[in-house]
Amino acid sequence: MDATEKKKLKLLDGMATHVLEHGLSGASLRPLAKAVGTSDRMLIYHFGSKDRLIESLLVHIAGKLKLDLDANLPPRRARSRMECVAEILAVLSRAEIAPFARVWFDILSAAQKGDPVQKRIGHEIMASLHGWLVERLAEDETDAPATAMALLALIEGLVVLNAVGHGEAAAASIHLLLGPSA
Amino acid sequence: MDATEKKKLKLLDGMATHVLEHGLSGASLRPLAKAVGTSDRMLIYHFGSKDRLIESLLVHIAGKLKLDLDANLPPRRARSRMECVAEILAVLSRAEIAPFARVWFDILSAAQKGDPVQKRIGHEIMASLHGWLVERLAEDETDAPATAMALLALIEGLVVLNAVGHGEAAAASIHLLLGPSA
DNA sequence: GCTACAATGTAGCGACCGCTACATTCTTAA
DNA sequence: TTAAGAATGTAGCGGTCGCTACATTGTAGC
Repeated sequence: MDATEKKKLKLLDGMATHVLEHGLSGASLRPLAKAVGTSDRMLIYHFGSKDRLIESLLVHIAGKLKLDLDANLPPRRARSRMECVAEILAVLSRAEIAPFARVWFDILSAAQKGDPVQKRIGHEIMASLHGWLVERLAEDETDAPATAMALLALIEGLVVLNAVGHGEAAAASIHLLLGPSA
Repeated sequence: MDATEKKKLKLLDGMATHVLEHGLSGASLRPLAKAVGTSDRMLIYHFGSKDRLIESLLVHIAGKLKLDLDANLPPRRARSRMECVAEILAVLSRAEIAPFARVWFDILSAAQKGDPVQKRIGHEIMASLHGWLVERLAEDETDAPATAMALLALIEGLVVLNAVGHGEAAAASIHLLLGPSA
């Protein structure tokens, strides 16, 4: 990796921190630049345009999320669906994840609006989560990929409901779909 | 309802159409005003500020969604969880609903960012959907409210996954959590 | 008809937006 | 040492933003 790439990575790290704190929508070049000690002029110089900067930034943030989850999710197989979901939920419920959720909804909004770049990034984030679920499901699941996809839907729904204040009630009810936790 | 309220309702109807077409984030006064044949000046005059206008608009849009769902969801009880979810999904999958999904993610983004107004509106929309589910679940459900909440999470997760291109795979897998459709 | 007030048009303020032209400084290879 | 190109600062363009001051028109009660 040459110096240019290293510099870009450093900028992306700083901007990611800023976006995770202040949200993606409404993030404009001048505050972003100030957060990393440079100017809007230089951000355009390095990334070409704001659109390309945002794309790089989202990929970078998705990578950070993946690293975080990898570091905090035990790689062992669960004994049950409920246990599997509970472990993922425990990781996703930490305070450090909330800023990611904020950005996640921005990605979903753009994707639903038709933005192909953000839809692709969102697709990959979900594919990544799906992969984790597949690897952590109990071995006696007959159709692990499909089961993981269904559990993923449940988890994403919990994230949504949590955003509007139904999180606790929803989390307390999922055992009705998943059976006992043991 | 006096003439003032009627005029406001007409404005809200027109603006709702515009927002459902073009999205909530980025909706600014001048295009909004143009869409209903008036001026930004008059929108501020009628609603006081943009924030209050958006609040009225979201409540109005939520009401329209509720009307649409009420009109299209049969009020009979389902024979199974799968059938219940399938019926709701059929309604939510219609093309007319896609614009609402766009606005829905904008609401979630604002709610996650801490906006109390949009969080409240989102909470109420989900509470409304939850109520429908409770009334449509089979009578032999032992804990209908909790079951409905879990199903609601599943449905919202499907909406999310659909936005990023995993919709079909997810919809095809939920029978693994819900059992057969009969 | 007059008056009071609601409704609306016109114009613009100050701030911010993404982006660029131009000049300058810094670095590096010949 | 010098020439070339990369990196950066300064200033500003044309546009949009929410909002407001001010003047004008419409309207309804006395």
